[in-house]
Amino acid sequence: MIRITREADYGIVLMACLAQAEGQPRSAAALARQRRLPLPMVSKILKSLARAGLLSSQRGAQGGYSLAWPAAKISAADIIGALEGPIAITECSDETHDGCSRQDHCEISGHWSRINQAIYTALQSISLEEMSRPDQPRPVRFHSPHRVTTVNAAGHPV
Amino acid sequence: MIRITREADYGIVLMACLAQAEGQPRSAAALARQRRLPLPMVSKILKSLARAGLLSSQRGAQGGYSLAWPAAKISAADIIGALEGPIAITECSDETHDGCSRQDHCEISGHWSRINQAIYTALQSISLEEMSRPDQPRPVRFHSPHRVTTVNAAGHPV
DNA sequence: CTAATCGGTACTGGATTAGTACTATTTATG
DNA sequence: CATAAATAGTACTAATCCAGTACCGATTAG
Repeated sequence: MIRITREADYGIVLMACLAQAEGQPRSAAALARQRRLPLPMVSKILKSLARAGLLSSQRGAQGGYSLAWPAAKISAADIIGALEGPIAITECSDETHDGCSRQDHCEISGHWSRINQAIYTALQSISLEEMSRPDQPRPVRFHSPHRVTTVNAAGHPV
Repeated sequence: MIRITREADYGIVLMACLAQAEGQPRSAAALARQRRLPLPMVSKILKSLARAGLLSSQRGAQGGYSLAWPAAKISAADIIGALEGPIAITECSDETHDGCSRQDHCEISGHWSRINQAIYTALQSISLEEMSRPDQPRPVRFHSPHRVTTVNAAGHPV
Protein backbone atom coordinates (compact mmCIF):
# COMPACT_ATOMS: atom_id res chain seq x y z
CA MET A 1 0.00 0.00 0.00
CA ILE A 2 1.35 3.32 -1.00
CA ARG A 3 0.77 5.50 1.96
CA ILE A 4 0.58 9.08 2.94
CA THR A 5 0.52 10.00 6.60
CA ARG A 6 -2.73 10.59 8.36
CA GLU A 7 -1.66 14.17 8.67
CA ALA A 8 -1.90 14.63 4.94
CA ASP A 9 -5.11 12.66 4.90
CA TYR A 10 -6.73 14.96 7.42
CA GLY A 11 -5.12 17.93 5.76
CA ILE A 12 -6.97 17.35 2.55
CA VAL A 13 -10.23 16.86 4.37
CA LEU A 14 -9.72 20.09 6.29
CA MET A 15 -8.75 22.02 3.22
CA ALA A 16 -11.89 20.79 1.55
CA CYS A 17 -13.93 22.08 4.47
CA LEU A 18 -12.32 25.46 4.17
CA ALA A 19 -12.92 25.51 0.47
CA GLN A 20 -16.59 25.07 1.15
CA ALA A 21 -16.52 27.90 3.67
CA GLU A 22 -16.05 30.39 0.87
CA GLY A 23 -13.30 32.49 2.34
CA GLN A 24 -14.96 32.86 5.70
CA PRO A 25 -12.44 32.06 8.44
CA ARG A 26 -13.07 28.95 10.50
CA SER A 27 -11.44 28.17 13.81
CA ALA A 28 -9.50 24.97 14.38
CA ALA A 29 -12.04 23.96 17.00
CA ALA A 30 -14.95 24.39 14.64
CA LEU A 31 -13.30 22.27 11.97
CA ALA A 32 -12.40 19.60 14.49
CA ARG A 33 -15.98 19.42 15.66
CA GLN A 34 -17.32 19.35 12.15
CA ARG A 35 -15.14 16.45 11.14
CA ARG A 36 -14.92 14.73 14.51
CA LEU A 37 -11.18 14.89 14.49
CA PRO A 38 -8.98 15.41 17.55
CA LEU A 39 -8.48 19.11 18.05
CA PRO A 40 -4.74 19.12 18.77
CA MET A 41 -4.16 17.21 15.59
CA VAL A 42 -6.29 19.60 13.58
CA SER A 43 -4.53 22.52 15.13
CA LYS A 44 -1.16 21.10 14.27
CA ILE A 45 -2.12 20.44 10.68
CA LEU A 46 -3.64 23.86 10.11
CA LYS A 47 -0.53 25.45 11.52
CA SER A 48 1.63 23.59 9.03
CA LEU A 49 -0.63 24.50 6.17
CA ALA A 50 -0.53 28.13 7.18
CA ARG A 51 3.23 28.09 7.44
CA ALA A 52 3.40 26.64 3.97
CA GLY A 53 1.35 29.52 2.68
CA LEU A 54 -1.74 27.57 1.76
CA LEU A 55 -3.83 29.07 4.52
CA SER A 56 -3.92 32.50 6.02
CA SER A 57 -4.54 32.74 9.72
CA GLN A 58 -6.21 35.36 11.84
CA ARG A 59 -5.35 35.36 15.49
CA GLY A 60 -7.44 36.45 18.38
CA ALA A 61 -11.12 36.19 19.09
CA GLN A 62 -13.26 35.49 16.04
CA GLY A 63 -10.11 34.51 14.25
CA GLY A 64 -9.48 31.36 12.30
CA TYR A 65 -8.06 29.96 9.10
CA SER A 66 -9.08 30.58 5.53
CA LEU A 67 -7.71 29.63 2.16
CA ALA A 68 -4.88 31.81 0.97
CA TRP A 69 -5.63 30.96 -2.66
CA PRO A 70 -8.66 30.15 -4.75
CA ALA A 71 -9.48 26.48 -4.38
CA ALA A 72 -8.95 25.93 -8.06
CA LYS A 73 -5.31 26.97 -7.73
CA ILE A 74 -4.49 24.55 -4.93
CA SER A 75 -3.68 21.00 -5.85
CA ALA A 76 -3.50 17.79 -3.89
CA ALA A 77 0.23 17.89 -4.49
CA ASP A 78 0.43 21.26 -2.78
CA ILE A 79 -1.34 20.04 0.31
CA ILE A 80 0.52 16.79 0.61
CA GLY A 81 3.80 18.49 -0.12
CA ALA A 82 3.16 21.07 2.56
CA LEU A 83 2.44 18.46 5.20
CA GLU A 84 4.91 15.75 4.29
CA GLY A 85 7.74 17.54 2.67
CA PRO A 86 8.80 16.82 -0.85
CA ILE A 87 6.81 14.20 -2.65
CA ALA A 88 9.23 11.34 -2.92
CA ILE A 89 8.39 7.73 -2.77
CA THR A 90 11.67 6.50 -1.36
CA GLU A 91 14.60 7.89 0.53
CA CYS A 92 16.70 6.67 -2.35
CA SER A 93 17.01 10.21 -3.56
CA ASP A 94 18.80 11.34 -0.46
CA GLU A 95 22.53 11.53 -0.67
CA THR A 96 23.52 8.83 1.78
CA HIS A 97 21.89 5.70 0.52
CA ASP A 98 24.73 3.29 0.53
CA GLY A 99 23.23 -0.02 1.54
CA CYS A 100 21.72 -0.28 -1.88
CA SER A 101 24.63 -0.98 -4.16
CA ARG A 102 28.37 -0.93 -4.18
CA GLN A 103 28.33 1.61 -6.93
CA ASP A 104 28.10 5.26 -6.12
CA HIS A 105 24.72 5.48 -7.66
CA CYS A 106 22.03 2.89 -7.60
CA GLU A 107 21.47 1.86 -11.16
CA ILE A 108 17.86 2.76 -11.22
CA SER A 109 18.00 5.85 -9.07
CA GLY A 110 17.24 7.93 -12.10
CA HIS A 111 14.08 5.98 -12.58
CA TRP A 112 12.91 6.58 -9.07
CA SER A 113 12.82 10.24 -9.84
CA ARG A 114 10.77 9.45 -12.87
CA ILE A 115 8.27 7.60 -10.74
CA ASN A 116 8.18 10.46 -8.32
CA GLN A 117 7.61 12.83 -11.16
CA ALA A 118 4.72 10.79 -12.46
CA ILE A 119 3.03 10.70 -9.11
CA TYR A 120 3.62 14.35 -8.54
CA THR A 121 2.08 15.21 -11.85
CA ALA A 122 -0.91 13.05 -11.06
CA LEU A 123 -1.42 14.71 -7.72
CA GLN A 124 -1.04 18.13 -9.17
CA SER A 125 -3.74 17.53 -11.69
CA ILE A 126 -6.29 17.26 -8.92
CA SER A 127 -7.42 20.61 -7.60
CA LEU A 128 -8.89 21.32 -4.22
CA GLU A 129 -11.91 22.76 -5.93
CA GLU A 130 -12.59 19.42 -7.57
CA MET A 131 -12.14 17.62 -4.29
CA SER A 132 -14.41 19.91 -2.32
CA ARG A 133 -17.39 19.45 -4.56
CA PRO A 134 -19.64 17.17 -2.55
CA ASP A 135 -20.81 15.37 -5.64
CA GLN A 136 -20.69 11.72 -6.44
CA PRO A 137 -22.05 9.77 -3.45
CA ARG A 138 -19.49 7.03 -3.83
CA PRO A 139 -18.29 6.12 -7.27
CA VAL A 140 -16.53 3.03 -8.39
CA ARG A 141 -14.34 1.75 -5.61
CA PHE A 142 -10.85 1.68 -6.84
CA HIS A 143 -9.51 -1.24 -4.94
CA SER A 144 -11.26 -4.32 -3.75
CA PRO A 145 -10.52 -6.22 -0.54
CA HIS A 146 -8.66 -8.82 -2.52
CA ARG A 147 -6.10 -7.33 -4.71
CA VAL A 148 -6.04 -10.18 -7.13
CA THR A 149 -9.19 -9.00 -8.75
CA THR A 150 -7.99 -5.53 -9.48
CA VAL A 151 -4.37 -4.69 -9.31
CA ASN A 152 -2.50 -7.89 -9.45
CA ALA A 153 -0.40 -8.94 -12.32
CA ALA A 154 -0.99 -12.64 -12.09
CA GLY A 155 -4.15 -12.30 -14.07
CA HIS A 156 -2.37 -9.36 -15.55
CA PRO A 157 -5.22 -7.86 -17.56
CA VAL A 158 -4.85 -4.58 -15.71
CA MET B 1 6.50 12.11 1.92
CA ILE B 2 4.47 9.59 0.07
CA ARG B 3 5.97 6.31 0.96
CA ILE B 4 6.19 2.78 -0.20
CA THR B 5 7.71 0.14 2.00
CA ARG B 6 11.30 -0.82 1.61
CA GLU B 7 10.06 -4.15 0.41
CA ALA B 8 8.59 -2.55 -2.68
CA ASP B 9 11.67 -0.42 -3.05
CA TYR B 10 13.94 -3.45 -3.08
CA GLY B 11 11.41 -5.30 -5.18
CA ILE B 12 11.74 -2.88 -8.02
CA VAL B 13 15.49 -2.95 -7.84
CA LEU B 14 15.51 -6.73 -7.93
CA MET B 15 13.06 -6.91 -10.78
CA ALA B 16 15.26 -4.53 -12.70
CA CYS B 17 18.21 -6.85 -12.12
CA LEU B 18 16.26 -9.77 -13.42
CA ALA B 19 15.16 -7.80 -16.42
CA GLN B 20 18.80 -7.27 -17.29
CA ALA B 21 19.49 -10.97 -16.89
CA GLU B 22 17.54 -11.67 -20.05
CA GLY B 23 15.48 -14.61 -18.93
CA GLN B 24 18.40 -16.42 -17.36
CA PRO B 25 17.46 -17.52 -13.83
CA ARG B 26 19.29 -15.86 -10.97
CA SER B 27 19.41 -17.17 -7.46
CA ALA B 28 18.32 -15.08 -4.51
CA ALA B 29 21.84 -15.23 -3.14
CA ALA B 30 23.35 -13.92 -6.35
CA LEU B 31 20.95 -11.01 -6.46
CA ALA B 32 21.56 -10.19 -2.81
CA ARG B 33 25.29 -10.14 -3.40
CA GLN B 34 24.96 -8.04 -6.51
CA ARG B 35 22.91 -5.40 -4.75
CA ARG B 36 24.41 -5.75 -1.29
CA LEU B 37 21.03 -6.41 0.20
CA PRO B 38 20.34 -8.75 3.11
CA LEU B 39 19.71 -12.20 1.72
CA PRO B 40 16.71 -13.17 3.86
CA MET B 41 14.98 -9.99 2.80
CA VAL B 42 15.71 -10.61 -0.85
CA SER B 43 14.49 -14.14 -0.51
CA LYS B 44 11.26 -13.01 1.06
CA ILE B 45 10.61 -10.43 -1.62
CA LEU B 46 11.32 -12.79 -4.49
CA LYS B 47 8.98 -15.31 -2.96
CA SER B 48 6.19 -12.78 -2.87
CA LEU B 49 6.83 -11.72 -6.42
CA ALA B 50 6.77 -15.30 -7.56
CA ARG B 51 3.53 -15.97 -5.74
CA ALA B 52 2.02 -12.94 -7.42
CA GLY B 53 2.93 -14.40 -10.78
CA LEU B 54 5.51 -11.82 -11.75
CA LEU B 55 8.41 -14.23 -11.42
CA SER B 56 8.75 -17.88 -12.17
CA SER B 57 10.93 -19.93 -9.89
CA GLN B 58 13.06 -22.93 -10.49
CA ARG B 59 13.95 -25.01 -7.48
CA GLY B 60 17.00 -27.09 -6.90
CA ALA B 61 20.57 -26.71 -7.92
CA GLN B 62 21.19 -24.18 -10.69
CA GLY B 63 17.71 -22.89 -10.04
CA GLY B 64 16.62 -19.35 -9.39
CA TYR B 65 14.11 -16.75 -10.36
CA SER B 66 13.35 -15.25 -13.73
CA LEU B 67 10.76 -12.89 -15.12
CA ALA B 68 7.46 -14.51 -15.92
CA TRP B 69 6.64 -11.81 -18.46
CA PRO B 70 8.52 -9.60 -20.87
CA ALA B 71 9.85 -6.59 -19.03
CA ALA B 72 7.83 -4.28 -21.19
CA LYS B 73 4.62 -5.84 -19.92
CA ILE B 74 5.40 -5.40 -16.26
CA SER B 75 4.70 -2.03 -14.71
CA ALA B 76 5.79 -0.38 -11.50
CA ALA B 77 2.20 -0.68 -10.39
CA ASP B 78 2.35 -4.44 -10.84
CA ILE B 79 5.41 -4.78 -8.68
CA ILE B 80 4.28 -2.46 -5.95
CA GLY B 81 0.82 -3.96 -5.98
CA ALA B 82 2.25 -7.45 -5.64
CA LEU B 83 4.33 -6.51 -2.62
CA GLU B 84 2.07 -4.09 -0.83
CA GLY B 85 -1.38 -5.12 -1.75
CA PRO B 86 -3.78 -2.81 -3.49
CA ILE B 87 -2.47 0.60 -4.31
CA ALA B 88 -4.42 2.83 -2.02
CA ILE B 89 -3.17 5.95 -0.45
CA THR B 90 -5.36 5.90 2.62
CA GLU B 91 -7.39 3.40 4.56
CA CYS B 92 -10.32 5.70 3.94
CA SER B 93 -11.56 3.32 1.31
CA ASP B 94 -12.03 0.53 3.76
CA GLU B 95 -15.50 0.02 5.06
CA THR B 96 -15.07 0.90 8.71
CA HIS B 97 -13.66 4.37 8.76
CA ASP B 98 -15.90 6.06 11.25
CA GLY B 99 -13.68 8.45 13.12
CA CYS B 100 -13.66 10.68 10.11
CA SER B 101 -17.10 12.14 10.03
CA ARG B 102 -20.47 11.71 11.60
CA GLN B 103 -21.94 11.05 8.23
CA ASP B 104 -21.91 7.58 6.79
CA HIS B 105 -19.59 8.61 4.07
CA CYS B 106 -16.79 11.07 4.31
CA GLU B 107 -17.60 13.89 1.99
CA ILE B 108 -14.53 13.55 -0.07
CA SER B 109 -14.17 9.80 0.01
CA GLY B 110 -15.06 9.71 -3.64
CA HIS B 111 -12.16 11.97 -4.35
CA TRP B 112 -9.70 9.76 -2.57
CA SER B 113 -10.45 7.07 -5.03
CA ARG B 114 -9.80 9.54 -7.76
CA ILE B 115 -6.42 10.31 -6.31
CA ASN B 116 -5.67 6.64 -6.01
CA GLN B 117 -6.66 6.16 -9.58
CA ALA B 118 -4.38 8.94 -10.71
CA ILE B 119 -1.42 7.48 -8.90
CA TYR B 120 -2.15 4.01 -10.09
CA THR B 121 -2.31 5.20 -13.66
CA ALA B 122 0.96 6.99 -13.23
CA LEU B 123 2.65 3.93 -11.84
CA GLN B 124 1.26 1.74 -14.51
CA SER B 125 2.62 3.93 -17.22
CA ILE B 126 6.14 3.08 -16.14
CA SER B 127 7.32 -0.28 -17.40
CA LEU B 128 10.03 -2.43 -15.94
CA GLU B 129 11.78 -2.30 -19.24
CA GLU B 130 12.07 1.46 -18.98
CA MET B 131 13.34 1.19 -15.45
CA SER B 132 15.94 -1.42 -16.18
CA ARG B 133 17.66 0.54 -18.89
CA PRO B 134 20.85 1.69 -17.22
CA ASP B 135 20.78 4.99 -19.02
CA GLN B 136 20.81 8.45 -17.63
CA PRO B 137 23.55 8.66 -14.98
CA ARG B 138 21.46 10.85 -12.72
CA PRO B 139 19.04 13.22 -14.31
CA VAL B 140 17.33 16.19 -12.78
CA ARG B 141 16.72 15.53 -9.13
CA PHE B 142 13.06 15.77 -8.57
CA HIS B 143 13.06 17.08 -5.06
CA SER B 144 15.49 19.30 -3.35
CA PRO B 145 16.43 19.20 0.32
CA HIS B 146 14.24 22.18 0.98
CA ARG B 147 10.83 21.69 -0.35
CA VAL B 148 10.14 25.36 -0.71
CA THR B 149 12.10 25.57 -3.87
CA THR B 150 10.33 22.81 -5.69
CA VAL B 151 7.05 21.53 -4.50
CA ASN B 152 5.72 24.00 -2.10
CA ALA B 153 2.78 26.19 -2.72
CA ALA B 154 3.99 29.24 -0.87
CA GLY B 155 5.90 30.38 -3.90
CA HIS B 156 3.25 28.44 -5.71
CA PRO B 157 4.65 28.71 -9.22
CA VAL B 158 4.84 24.94 -9.36
C1' DC C 1 -8.39 43.54 30.83
C1' DT C 2 -9.89 39.24 29.46
C1' DA C 3 -11.14 35.58 26.80
C1' DA C 4 -10.49 33.39 22.53
C1' DT C 5 -7.49 31.78 19.24
C1' DC C 6 -3.22 30.82 16.79
C1' DG C 7 1.98 29.35 17.37
C1' DG C 8 5.64 26.30 18.84
C1' DT C 9 7.95 22.51 21.10
C1' DA C 10 8.70 18.40 23.48
C1' DC C 11 7.10 13.98 24.90
C1' DT C 12 4.83 9.30 24.87
C1' DG C 13 2.33 5.07 23.48
C1' DG C 14 1.37 2.14 19.89
C1' DA C 15 1.39 0.31 15.42
C1' DT C 16 3.96 -1.00 11.56
C1' DT C 17 7.93 -2.64 9.34
C1' DA C 18 12.55 -4.36 8.60
C1' DG C 19 15.07 -8.06 9.43
C1' DT C 20 16.21 -12.83 11.47
C1' DA C 21 15.91 -17.79 12.41
C1' DC C 22 14.57 -22.17 11.49
C1' DT C 23 12.71 -25.97 8.93
C1' DA C 24 10.56 -28.34 5.01
C1' DT C 25 10.53 -29.29 0.09
C1' DT C 26 12.28 -29.77 -4.46
C1' DT C 27 15.77 -30.93 -7.94
C1' DA C 28 20.30 -31.05 -10.52
C1' DT C 29 24.43 -33.61 -10.40
C1' DG C 30 27.98 -36.96 -9.50
C1' DC D 1 21.01 -43.09 -4.77
C1' DA D 2 23.10 -39.55 -2.05
C1' DT D 3 24.20 -34.96 -1.61
C1' DA D 4 24.20 -30.26 -2.12
C1' DA D 5 21.86 -26.24 -3.82
C1' DA D 6 18.12 -23.73 -3.98
C1' DT D 7 13.21 -22.24 -3.15
C1' DA D 8 8.92 -22.28 0.26
C1' DG D 9 6.84 -21.27 4.47
C1' DT D 10 6.17 -19.54 9.06
C1' DA D 11 6.93 -17.47 13.31
C1' DC D 12 9.45 -14.24 16.00
C1' DT D 13 12.09 -9.98 17.48
C1' DA D 14 13.87 -5.40 17.43
C1' DA D 15 13.73 -0.91 15.87
C1' DT D 16 11.68 2.78 13.64
C1' DC D 17 8.12 5.96 12.80
C1' DC D 18 3.81 8.20 13.50
C1' DA D 19 -0.47 9.70 15.76
C1' DG D 20 -1.83 11.93 19.43
C1' DT D 21 -1.19 14.68 23.87
C1' DA D 22 0.26 18.30 26.93
C1' DC D 23 1.83 22.61 27.91
C1' DC D 24 2.88 27.32 27.49
C1' DG D 25 3.64 31.63 24.80
C1' DA D 26 1.89 35.29 21.58
C1' DT D 27 -1.71 37.94 19.54
C1' DT D 28 -6.05 40.31 19.12
C1' DA D 29 -11.23 41.38 19.42
C1' DG D 30 -14.46 43.11 22.55
